Amino acid sequence: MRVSSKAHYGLRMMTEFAKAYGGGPLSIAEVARVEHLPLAYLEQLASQLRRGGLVESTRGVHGGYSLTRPADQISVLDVVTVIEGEVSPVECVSHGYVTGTCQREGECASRGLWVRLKKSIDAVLSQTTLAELVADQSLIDSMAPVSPEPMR
Amino acid sequence: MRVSSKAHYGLRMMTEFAKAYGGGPLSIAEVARVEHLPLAYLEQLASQLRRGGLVESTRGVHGGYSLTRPADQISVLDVVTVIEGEVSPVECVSHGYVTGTCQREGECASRGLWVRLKKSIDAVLSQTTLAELVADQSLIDSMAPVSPEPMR
DNA sequence: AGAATCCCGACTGTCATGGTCAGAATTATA
DNA sequence: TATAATTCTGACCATGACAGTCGGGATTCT
Repeated sequence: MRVSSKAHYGLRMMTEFAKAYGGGPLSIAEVARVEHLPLAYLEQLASQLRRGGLVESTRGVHGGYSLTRPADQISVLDVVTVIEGEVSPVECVSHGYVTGTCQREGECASRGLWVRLKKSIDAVLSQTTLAELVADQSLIDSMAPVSPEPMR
Repeated sequence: MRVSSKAHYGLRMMTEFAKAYGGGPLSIAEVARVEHLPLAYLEQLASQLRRGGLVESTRGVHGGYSLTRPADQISVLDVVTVIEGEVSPVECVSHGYVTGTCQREGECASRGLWVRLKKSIDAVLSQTTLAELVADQSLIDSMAPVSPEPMR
């Protein structure tokens, strides 16, 4: 029961895009710099996010990525779903599940549990938007003006 | 965000032990038979469950496993935790997390989200006990008397 | 003694994760 | 127009988890 660090990276990248929203596109080189994430890997993730319709790209010199809609209209669930696929604790409660695939379908008592679990996860992840994450972060920043860290 | 089929198997096995609770121990051979799961694999899982303190074993001819406490005192979370380890969406919200491991700790705005997610998952999984799963199942069974299936 | 059972460690194949790399295509700007 | 900055793509790779199998040992009932 864990979210991949892939999705985690994707989310961090998305919050950077969210911060830059309104201005020009933000390059992944910049994201890699401020988030200390491997650039080549971010490239892959950014492509996925674009194909998932969450960001759009601009190529060339002052290119980069920008959100396709305001940060308060993109939930964490959107991001996680694009990167990890549908969040679903077991196959039989996912959207594309074909009835009858599981032979125990009729006699299975735990399916109700998994449905509840999925709903619960979906609820938490869809309630939080990128805008809120960014707001929280600027709150943190303003409260704790830190001295420049040596970092590593 | 998915629960391994390992944990799923473990849960199925535990519901069988729950059904047999009060009588003698139940062998994994029997579990394998009624749940159609690979015996050799169940052996491993059963060992884990025993080491996790959820079941105790009896060796020899009429041996097997039985729950160490009544089924209404064992939650699904107990089972999943023993088999998969602590359920935690990201490392930084797990119990054994050492403060400072993550360099972004101070500036991280999403940690609150992960904490909420973990709590939410824990809540769902700890609210359901083996006793309830068994009750649901017998409900299903009584409602839908099925003809013996050829199965496979 | 023999059968049923748990116990344990070693082994294996497949797949997702978490990357790296090389190079092609596109675009701004000096 | 050349060049630098960027995205785009596909191939590659190492590691570890997952899902199992196997062989044999230890224990206990009958």
